Amino acid sequence: MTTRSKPDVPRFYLTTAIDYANGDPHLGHALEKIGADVIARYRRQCGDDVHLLIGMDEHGQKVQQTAAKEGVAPQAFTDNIALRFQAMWARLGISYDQFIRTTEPHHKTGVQALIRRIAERNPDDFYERSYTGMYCVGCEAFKQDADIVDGKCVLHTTRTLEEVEERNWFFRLSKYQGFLQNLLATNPSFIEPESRRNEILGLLAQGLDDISASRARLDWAVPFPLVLSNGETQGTYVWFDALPNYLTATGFPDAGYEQRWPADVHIIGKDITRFHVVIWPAMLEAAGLPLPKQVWAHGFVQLGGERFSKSAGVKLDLGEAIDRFGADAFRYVLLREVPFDSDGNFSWERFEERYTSDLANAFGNLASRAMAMVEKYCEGVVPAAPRPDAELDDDADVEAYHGGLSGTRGWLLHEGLAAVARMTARANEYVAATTPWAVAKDPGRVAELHQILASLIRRIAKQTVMLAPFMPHKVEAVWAQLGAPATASAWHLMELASLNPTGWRVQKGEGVFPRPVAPTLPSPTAASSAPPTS
RNA sequence: GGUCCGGUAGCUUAGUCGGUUAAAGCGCUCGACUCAUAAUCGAAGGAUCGUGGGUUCAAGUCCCACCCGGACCA
Repeated sequence: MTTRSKPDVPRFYLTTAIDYANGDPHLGHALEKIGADVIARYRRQCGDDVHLLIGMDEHGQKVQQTAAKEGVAPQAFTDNIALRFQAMWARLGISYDQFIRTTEPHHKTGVQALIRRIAERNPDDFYERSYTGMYCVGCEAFKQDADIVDGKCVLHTTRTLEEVEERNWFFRLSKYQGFLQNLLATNPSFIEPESRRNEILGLLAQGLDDISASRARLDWAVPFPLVLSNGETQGTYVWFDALPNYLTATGFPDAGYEQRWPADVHIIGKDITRFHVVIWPAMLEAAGLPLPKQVWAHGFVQLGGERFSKSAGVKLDLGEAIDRFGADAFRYVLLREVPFDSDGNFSWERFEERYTSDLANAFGNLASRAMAMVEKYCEGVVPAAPRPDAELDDDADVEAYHGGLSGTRGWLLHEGLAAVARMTARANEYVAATTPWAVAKDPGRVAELHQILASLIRRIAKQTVMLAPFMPHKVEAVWAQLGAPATASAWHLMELASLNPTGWRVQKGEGVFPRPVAPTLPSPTAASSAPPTS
């Protein structure tokens, strides 16, 4: 629909996992979306034509059952969930370009087109097979004996297992084992980080089983386009419905989808690596379609050291987290604390510590003190002055920043933030080393003073631009106070070296990152620090 | 049950092909400074590197077993 043609601009199509429409967005969802958004904003700020896809997985028995329990039609149910997710992404400042829902008519026809295309090109790839087993509705899967205790699935002890015999369409996944092994051998960066690749290599070495592609009794689903020999039409099984969203979002099978497909990177959680690195490439190969260039599996967030789970256990209210210091600060702390290539931890205590030390004390205060001195000693106008050699020390960190965000060595967003933090610390050290307030007392050292202050403002401006993908709103407040032209996010990230603050009229206003006020933690810290009673 | 990943100072982590006193940030303690958001700068303290064996002149770094956490598969 919006097939913008910018032939000379690199396109960058990144996707996130579609979220299952069975509950509200939580911390785990947020980490992935925020990370993907940072990458998208970074690429835009590097001049790319970015397309960020986010969406919902809305089919399946669980959705149908939950909707029934609440007495609403499944579509109405998922409509509501989708709105709640979209509202949350808006609050978090997720700059998605497209929001796909698997219940959209175009997605459904796209899935069917893909399946037909596979069947046409490789008639042997879909075949009928009957199967008998214990079916767990919670898992939406047949369970083996080892997972059954007292006749119930160990993961869903409140649900009753159903003995089911059914005839399904199967996909000949086993046929693609060699293809996939070759893919990972010749293109190791197809799945990163490396630990996840090793996992898949081990899995491939064990051999692949064919997988079910359709299911009986699956009413809330895309109708599987092939009819069984007994005349039955079944519902498309979850992964054959969900995975193609990345493709149908580009318009497939309609003309023009090739302008966006293949995706540059699928951002997913480590739990669904297998589906994206085994099943999805096999499906695409079977259909004779190009594969995505990369799959990136991020880790999980633990909450206060405990496992975070949507279905059982620990929860953190996203709205509360956002309200604490604002969406931007939450984005910053989350990505600074949680390595984007492995698991990380999050707690209210760390949140506050990180916010205070990095944003309020280091960066916020740096901006504050620098602007105060420009106002005090230079009537608020940044003086012209040559760049001191000391600033060259930042170059290595700028490089490290790009290394973390460009994807060339993986998507190490936390390393990008660490690099900026080092630059901030270096600027504060520079202030201490040059003591501009002392220099200002000596009329003979005006040139020196000007150089120090201009250098400080330039460093802050540089850091502000670099932080723009992470904190898109806060950063503009700083930018405005600096008196810099246009917006921070408009500044090309490859042209940081050309930042020249000469003549900017700074206006130190309210601190953009105020220190937290006294009784801070929403969790009962007071209670836990009190002496134990009884 | 199987495969894989992780277990390093109070907290979060870095430690390349095994090799001099195991590194950093935060927190804590002390000192300095006053431009600044009771911020900043400097210094000090703090780790028998999950446990137990083994290989080696030498192991956080390799091998085996076990314990704990996690993901996936059965």
